[in-house]
Amino acid sequence: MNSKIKEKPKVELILETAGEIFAEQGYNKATIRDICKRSGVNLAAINYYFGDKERLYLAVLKYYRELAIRKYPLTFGINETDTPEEKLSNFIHTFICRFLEEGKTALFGKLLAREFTESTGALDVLVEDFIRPTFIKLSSIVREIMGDKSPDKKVELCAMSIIGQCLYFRNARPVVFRLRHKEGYTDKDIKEITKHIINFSLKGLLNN
Amino acid sequence: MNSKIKEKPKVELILETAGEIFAEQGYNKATIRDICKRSGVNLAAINYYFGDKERLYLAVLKYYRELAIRKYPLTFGINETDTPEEKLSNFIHTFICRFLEEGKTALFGKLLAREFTESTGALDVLVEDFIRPTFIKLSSIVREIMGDKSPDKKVELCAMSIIGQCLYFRNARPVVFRLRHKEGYTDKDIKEITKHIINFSLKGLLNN
DNA sequence: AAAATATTAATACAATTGTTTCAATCGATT
DNA sequence: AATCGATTGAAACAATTGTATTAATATTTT
Repeated sequence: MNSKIKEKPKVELILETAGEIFAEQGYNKATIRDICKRSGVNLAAINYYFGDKERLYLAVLKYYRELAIRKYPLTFGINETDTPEEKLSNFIHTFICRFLEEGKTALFGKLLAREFTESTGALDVLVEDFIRPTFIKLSSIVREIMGDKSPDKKVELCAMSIIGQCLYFRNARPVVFRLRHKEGYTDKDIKEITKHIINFSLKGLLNN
Repeated sequence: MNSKIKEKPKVELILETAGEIFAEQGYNKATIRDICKRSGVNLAAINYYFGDKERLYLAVLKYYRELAIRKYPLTFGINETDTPEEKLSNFIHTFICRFLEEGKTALFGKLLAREFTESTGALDVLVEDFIRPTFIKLSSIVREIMGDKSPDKKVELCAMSIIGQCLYFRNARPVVFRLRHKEGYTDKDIKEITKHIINFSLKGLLNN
């Protein structure tokens, strides 16, 4: 009761728990009562610290976005000296880790993935702050590989093909797991998926 | 008031409207009151005809599944005399139409797509009745293209790459529209997307 | 036409949930 | 230690929503 060990600040505790629950359940299904119960705080704490559910949610996005960027910077582990193909590999690898891995760092990926299908009011900001920069980054890599003469539209479609593959394994998890009769992704699964998408996409980008 | 014209049976009316609303809002957000209001029936009609919300939802899935299959049979417009590449083209084309088009026939695609991310109890049946057969069909085409010696796992991953691309354009609509600064898909968009995915995937399937 | 059945309408009920209130308690400052 | 602001706790409120009830009305059958 008097230990000098600094406990985790309550705000942070709430943010972490709320993130888990929002990621599991989605914004609508997640209830404030659940969040409070799991973090062991009183119902009024939400109002006190965040005002309302929506602002809590926005704070959660901000919090986990910070975490995610810290672990996987927006550079996507890419060096300008890499070949275009290496850049694409690194991009895909980082993207998949960010979205598919279990654990706290992928939580932002989960939240983001939810916004893809059940968008809240937060989507506009997320697109401009996070998704568009990522997409532009990928597009520039794709353009390097395809050559300067490729029309913008083609580059855009190819970038979406790549993103689409990556997101499938996250968004369609319940289906994938049933199709495979196997719950969850192991590290080996993730490695295989990554390698496959890199391969498939590099071939897909070939000009003919 | 006494015309001999047979009005649309109330059950069907409810099913259609409910389908629209479930597709727009998802199972949880859709309210029985909304469905009743839009179809102009009394609140009690749901209980009377379907029992409860869940059974209404199941009936909706069944109803639109029937419609979808009638328009796009599970053969995916594929003739056994087609070349493997033609088969894949037809598959992708049909798949995209089924999921991306606007209008009543694509509504089952919308409902299905929702199950991918916010699964209800209906997913198990949907996977076995609809998704797995589709997936097996696609896998067999992929195998034809890749050759008999390709390991199952590789075929599976390639099939998922193809599905992933197609579903991206449906599931990530809110994001795609923002990235493009353009709401909705025109017929031309859909044609371009289809052509692109076919192209990209055929190259992706090449052995090297 | 009368009786039986099916359908509709209005309302009520109970559970859930976001939000608010206000007194009690804690912690720092004086 | 007293004071004052920050925080917490318990309860209440209001809105929403799925469901059930029951009487009124329409439809079919006899």
